[in-house]
Amino acid sequence: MPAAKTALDPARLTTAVERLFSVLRHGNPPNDISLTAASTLRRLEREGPRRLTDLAAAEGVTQPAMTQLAQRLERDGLAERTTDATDGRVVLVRVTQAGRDLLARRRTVRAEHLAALLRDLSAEDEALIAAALPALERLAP
Amino acid sequence: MPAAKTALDPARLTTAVERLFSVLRHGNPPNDISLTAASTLRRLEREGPRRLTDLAAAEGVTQPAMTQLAQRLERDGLAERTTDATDGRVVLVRVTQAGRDLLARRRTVRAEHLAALLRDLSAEDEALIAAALPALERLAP
DNA sequence: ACCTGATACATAACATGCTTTTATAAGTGC
DNA sequence: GCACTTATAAAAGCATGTTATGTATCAGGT
Repeated sequence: MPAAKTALDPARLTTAVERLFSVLRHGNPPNDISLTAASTLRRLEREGPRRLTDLAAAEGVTQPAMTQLAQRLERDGLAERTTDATDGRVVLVRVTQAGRDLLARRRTVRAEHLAALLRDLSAEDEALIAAALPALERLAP
Repeated sequence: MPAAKTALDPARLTTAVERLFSVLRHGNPPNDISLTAASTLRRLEREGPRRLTDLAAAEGVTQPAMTQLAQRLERDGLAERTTDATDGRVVLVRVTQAGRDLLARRRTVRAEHLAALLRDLSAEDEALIAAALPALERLAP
């Protein structure tokens, strides 16, 4: 009997995620982009060009909000909007190299911040977290 | 071979936490309080009454912003401002019972939302996350 | 070819929350 | 009294979201 399966307490995990998020967020570069902006850029990097409405639905914001976000991203050079050859109505949003660079910089800064936190953590704890990481990624795909 | 110890990729963990947080956040009730407001309330609940400048520094916002936030929290009955007996300049902010109740409601909602996500996760993944939970809590104390 | 309705996006008007900046007032400690 | 600290206040601006409405394009039937 390989141990009573440890039940995962959702409330506890929720609190832990909230706390972690707060801590990690403060390790962000100054003048950082918004949550939605970052999430959208990451999605564009991961999945390639997407339509506005797709993005809005995926990010859980309204279509006008995504239109405005795309305009800001374009203004800041982080994304481009192009038209779809097969449908004149749609706007395809694509991350630019500057956008990729920004994401890379963010990752570097946060990695350093987290690395500092990890120095106070035991190797066992770090290994446990590393082992759970793929599962966490599957939890919020 | 018990596996080369998997190094924990800080960028991946940060991204996973951000995504999880986003998912949990979208399960929030409408008219939810701001990120900073929630984080501040949680801090007050966890650490007891704090002064304004402390809170501003801890939350990474400016002092005028924290003054405004405290006023909103007070207006909404979620926190109180009291004076410090030993220093007449100081304002101590304290969470009220209504504030605690709000936090509790938020946690309930999020926990339910998370529980729904967990139903789509394999038992193995859930066990991995459960095993890592104490480590995560130590990471963001 | 032409209407019709659906679809994709933009725009307008508004609310919140945060930032800076600047000024003010009040308490503390020497 | 003076310098410093703590907090408040108010103005101007930006970011981010909402709802409601407009506009352009497409797809299909006649």
